[in-house]
Parts: sequence; C-alpha cells; structure tokens
Amino acid sequence: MTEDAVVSPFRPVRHEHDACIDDALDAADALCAKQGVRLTTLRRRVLELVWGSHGPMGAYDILDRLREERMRDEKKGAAPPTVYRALDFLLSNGLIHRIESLNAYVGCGAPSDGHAGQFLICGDCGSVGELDDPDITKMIASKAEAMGFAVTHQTIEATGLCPECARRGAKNEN
Amino acid sequence: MTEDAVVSPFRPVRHEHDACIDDALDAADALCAKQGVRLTTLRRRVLELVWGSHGPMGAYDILDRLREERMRDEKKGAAPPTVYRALDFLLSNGLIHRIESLNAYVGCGAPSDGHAGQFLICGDCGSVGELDDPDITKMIASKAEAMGFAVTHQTIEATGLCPECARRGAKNEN
DNA sequence: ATGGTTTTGTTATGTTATAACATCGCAAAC
DNA sequence: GTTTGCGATGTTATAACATAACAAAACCAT
Ligand SMILES: [Zn+2]
Ligand SMILES: [Zn+2]
Ligand SMILES: [Zn+2]
Ligand SMILES: [Zn+2]
Repeated sequence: MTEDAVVSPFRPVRHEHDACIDDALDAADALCAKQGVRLTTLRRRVLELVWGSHGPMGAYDILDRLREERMRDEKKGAAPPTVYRALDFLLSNGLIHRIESLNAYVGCGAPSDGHAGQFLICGDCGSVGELDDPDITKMIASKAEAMGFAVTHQTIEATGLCPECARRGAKNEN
Repeated sequence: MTEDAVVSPFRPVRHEHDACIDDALDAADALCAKQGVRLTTLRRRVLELVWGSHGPMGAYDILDRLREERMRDEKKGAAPPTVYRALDFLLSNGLIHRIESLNAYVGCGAPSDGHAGQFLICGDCGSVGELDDPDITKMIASKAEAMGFAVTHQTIEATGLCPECARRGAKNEN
C-alpha cells in the first residue's frame, strides 16, 4: 500500500509569497464566481491583506492598513464595520478562518467546502499551519456522539513550535 | 475484556447542584492546600460563581454578581481587574477552563493535573460538558508531530446539541 | 431612466481585557 | 510588639475587539 506524500502546512521561510497570495486570490475569484457571490474590490483587498503573511491578522490590523492606503489616496479613513463586514463575507464563503484563541484571521489554504480547519499556531514566530485531517474530525465527532452529543462545528487549535522555530531553538541551546 | 463505564460529561437536568458546587469547592480547597497556594475568600467566591451553572460564565457576568453582593453589604463595587486576577489564578491552578470560542469560563470537572480539557458546548441550552479524552489529545499531538510541529497546548471545542436538547428537539419535530 | 437590492459609509456604543500604580493585610524577622 | 516585606486587592484609566442602527452609494434588472 502506498502512502500519500505528507505535505507540510507550513511554507518554507523564504518562498515566493507574492505568487502565494496571487494563487489565493485567483482561487477566491473562481470560488466566488462559482458560488454566484460578489468578491468586491473591498472584500478582495481585505482577503489580500489577510494573506499578507501566513500568520493571523487582527481585524484592527487590517483596519489600520486600509486607513493608511486611503489616507495616501487622500480619501477618508475606514471604520470597524467596513472590515468586520468584509471578514464576515470571507468567513461565510470559506475564504478565511477565524482563530478563536487569538481573535484573529488567516487565509484558508483549501477554500472549497465549508470545512472548519484545524490550526497549528507557532508561539514563537506566530505562523499558522492549517490541517484538515478527517481522522481528527471523525474521532471527535464519534467520541462526542458516544456521549449523546451531536457536533455541528469543531474548533481545533494547537499552540506550540513550528518546525522552523523548533530547529532554531535547538540550535541556540548549545 | 471489560470496558470502563462511559460517564456522561453532562449532568442530569435536575441534580443536586448545591452539592455539586460544594464538591467542586472542597476539591479546590484540597488542591490548593496541596499546591501551597492560597484560595482566598475572593478567589473562592469567584470559583463558586463560575460553578453557579454548568454553563460558561463571562468575566463581566461574574463582575456583576460581585457588585450586587457588595452593594447589598453597603460596600463599594468591584472593577474588572478584581475578576480577571481571580480568573487568572483559577486558570493557572487548573480549577477552571476558558472557552475560547465564547470568551467565557467554566469550572473544571477534574482539577488535578494541568490538563487542557475538551469541550462540548450546547448551542441550545448553553451547557458545557468537559471531555478529557487522551485518544484525541494523542492523535492531534501525533498528527502535528508528523508535520514537525511540537504541540504545547490544545484548544478543542465542539459546538452542537447536548443529549437533553437533542431529545427535546426530536420531540418538537412532530 | 426607474426601482429594488446589495454593498459600503458613518456614528455611536457595547463587550472583553489589561496597564499602572496605590493600598491593605498578614506573617516573618528583628 | 514593631518593622518590614510581599502577595493580594483596590482603583483609575485605557486598550483591544466587535456590533447596532441608519444613511448614502453602487449595482443590476427591467
Ligand atoms: Zn506564502
Ligand atoms: Zn514558528
Ligand atoms: Zn451541578
Ligand atoms: Zn443543551
């Protein structure tokens, strides 16, 4: 029996992140077209900002970026609802996820179905890897079911050290 | 091979909840004595308030209760830090857990080690059942490890319908 | 062009959490 | 028994996160 190659949910420290963002935006365009929903300029820009890093971004971080841009264009600033509405849209269309333990948002690495995502959060560098492991989902659902509980949504977040930071940490422990 | 009896993490709708609270407080007294930390009057009272229900309680809910009590005693009110400090103490001594997806707190059903807890949250009645299933913990740790990620803390929260509400829901679907 | 719908702007406010510094109260050291 | 140190609590102010409610604009279909 052959095993699927295990692909790390963490990107290499230096990768072509512009391409990474472009891919995410292209996927979003396609998905929204298919769903018949409108990825407006604002929503697309917010998604782009969220994808600015592979780390979680707070709503007010996004807001600050938007304000900067608009100020540069001599336009008025923006207010919290502008950002939260865009985030709501992106969330409900599965283009981003919310990290509950950080009150922050990350781009979804596999925006297709309405999955929940499972997150590995590095306490050192802040990067977040997304897992979507059906074994975990199933095990939790079945353990809950054994208690008579019917699960509709799972929040799975693990904090720790990402491969990169673990390696760096080991190095500095000489 | 004999199976351990599976005990529901949900209490019956009507149970001797005063005794339930007393048990929790006794356990807390014992644990704090053993750890050589001080379960002061305030901390003990906050724990008691958190145990007031088997549902999650917000910090400001607790604060309101404290204020009421103090007002009745003609004393001054209380301020947020009073509550948050007590909650921090209780959290770091494993006497309560924080539910990240609700910004709220619940009493720990098995306050012993520094475990994280896994929560089943009823979206209908708000009651929370605590699971501490080592299979889930291990599976997540090992899946993460396979990605080179070293987990130090897990946040596991499932939303859905508790047994009680599922039964009630089924009844009303005639 | 018109009218209805969706999106965005704007103002105000609600909710959750922490920083910083003052004070209190108990117990060990003197 | 007073002093002194320290952990706990009080107090004030503010930071950080999120939503309600209503107005204006942009969009789209007829
Ligand atoms: Zn990238
Ligand atoms: Zn890292
Ligand atoms: Zn009870
Ligand atoms: Zn319920």
